[in-house]
Amino acid sequence: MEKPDTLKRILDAAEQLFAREGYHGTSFRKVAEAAGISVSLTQYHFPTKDALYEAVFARRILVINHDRLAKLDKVEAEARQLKRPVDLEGALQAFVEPTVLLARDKKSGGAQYAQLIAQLTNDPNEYARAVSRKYTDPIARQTMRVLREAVPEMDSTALPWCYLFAVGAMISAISATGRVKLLSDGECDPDDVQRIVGLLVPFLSGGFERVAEITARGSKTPKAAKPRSTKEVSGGKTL
Amino acid sequence: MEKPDTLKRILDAAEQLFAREGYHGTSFRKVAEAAGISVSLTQYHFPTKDALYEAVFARRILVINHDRLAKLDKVEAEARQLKRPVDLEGALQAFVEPTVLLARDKKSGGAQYAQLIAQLTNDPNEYARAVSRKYTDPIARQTMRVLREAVPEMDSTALPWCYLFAVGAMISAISATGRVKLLSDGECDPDDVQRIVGLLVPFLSGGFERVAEITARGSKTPKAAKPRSTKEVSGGKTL
DNA sequence: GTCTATATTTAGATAGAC
DNA sequence: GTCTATCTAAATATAGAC
Repeated sequence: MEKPDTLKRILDAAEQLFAREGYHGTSFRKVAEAAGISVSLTQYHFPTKDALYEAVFARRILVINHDRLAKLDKVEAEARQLKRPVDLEGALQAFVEPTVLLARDKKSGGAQYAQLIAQLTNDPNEYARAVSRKYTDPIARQTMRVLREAVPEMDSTALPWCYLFAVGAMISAISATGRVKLLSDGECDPDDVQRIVGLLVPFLSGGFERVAEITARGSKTPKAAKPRSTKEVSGGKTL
Repeated sequence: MEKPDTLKRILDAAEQLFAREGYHGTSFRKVAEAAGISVSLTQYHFPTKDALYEAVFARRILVINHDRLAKLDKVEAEARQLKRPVDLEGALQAFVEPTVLLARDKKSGGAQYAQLIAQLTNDPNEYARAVSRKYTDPIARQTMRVLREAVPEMDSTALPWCYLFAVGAMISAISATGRVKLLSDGECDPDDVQRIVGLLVPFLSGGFERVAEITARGSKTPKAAKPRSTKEVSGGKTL
C-alpha cells in the first residue's frame, strides 16, 4: 500500500536540505527525519545521494525549462513577424523572469529550489557539473542563440561571457543571503519581485549593448581592453 | 621546536578543500592528511571548523581589501583633483580587477581562494554569512559609496541591487566550473584575464548607466518596471 | 608542538522481517 | 513499501605521552 506521497515528501525534504546545507551537508538521515520516514526507505527510493540530488533537481527543471523556452520562442516569433531583430529586453526578461518569480514563491518550495540552483551555479564538483550539463546547458545554448539575434553585432566569443555574467547577476539577485537588506540598511526589499526584474532586465540589457558596441566587428574604437592598471598584479578582491 | 610552516601548510590544505568541497565537504581528517600532519595537531591550532574556516578566509582578505581600497581611493582622488564625478569604468575596474587577477593566479593558491569566495557568495549558512559580514561588507559599502559618485543620478535604492548584480557577474566570470569553455565549444578561454576584465568592466558600466537613466529622479520616462509579462506567474528558470 | 589512543556521533549501505 | 537491526567507515573531540 504505497503511501502516494512518500516520494514527494522525500523530495521536498531533500530539496530544502540541499538548498540550505549543500550536497555534503545533507545526509540520508536528515532527509529521512524531515520526511518522517526511515533512513532505509529513503535509500530504497534513491539508492545513492547522487541519485537523490539529481531527482530533486530534475523534478522542477522540466517545468522551468519549458516555461523559459516558451517565453523565448514568443520573443523570437514576434521578431520574425515584425521582420525585426529580437528585442533584447524581451529576451532578457524571458531569461530572467521565470527564475526570479520562482525564487520568491515561498509556498510551493520554489524558493528552496532557487537557492539550490544558486548553490549549484558556482559549485565545481562533479555531481553539480553533471546535473548542470544535463539539464541546463541545452537551455543556455538556446538562450544564447536568441540573444545573438538581439545583438547580432556582438563578437561571438563575447556572447558566452555575457551570458555567464547575466546568470551570475541573476543568481546574486535571488540568493537568500540577506545581503541586499543589510547593505541598504533595510531600504531594499529582497522580496520585491517587480523591483528586481525592473532593475535586472535594464541592467543586463545595458551591459549587452555596451559589450556589443565595443566588440562589434569593424567597430570604430575596439577599446575592448582599455588598460587602466591591468598590469598591477598583486592581489585579489572580495565581493 | 615549532615547524615554522605548519600553520601555512594547514591553511593551504584547508583553503583548497574548502574551495573544492565546501564547508561540509571538508573535514579535519582530510585537511590533516593533505597537510601531512595529524588530525589532533590540526585541531590544536584550530579548535573548531568555524575557526579554521575563518582563518582561511581572513588570511588573504586583508591583502585583497587593501588592494581594492587603494585602487578605489586612487579613482576617487583623480575625480576630486579634476573636479569631476568619479569615472564609472575606473571604479568598476578597481572593484573587479583584484579578484579576477587573483582567480587566475594558479601558483600561490589565489585560484583556490577565489573559488572559496565563489562558494561563499551564495551560501546562506551562518558560518558563511558571518565571515561575509565581518570581512567583506565594509568594503562593499565603500565600493558603493564610490560608485554612487560615479552615477549620482541613480536612485539610492537601486544602487545596492546593482552592486549585487556586479558581484554576481564577477563571481560567475571567475568560478571554476568550466562552463564558458563548454558553452562556447572551446572558443572562450577561461584563463584570459585581459579578456575577462575587458568585457566585464564595460558590461557592468553599461548596466549601471542604464539603470541610472531609468531610475534618475525626475527622469523623463520612469519606465522602471516596464511590464512585459510580469504577471504571467507560473514557473521559474534555470541559469 | 606534535603525536597516539580513544570516545562518541554520524555517515552511507545492506540484510532481512513484515 | 516500509521497517528494525547491524556493519563499516568517517566525523568531531578529548586525554595524555613525548
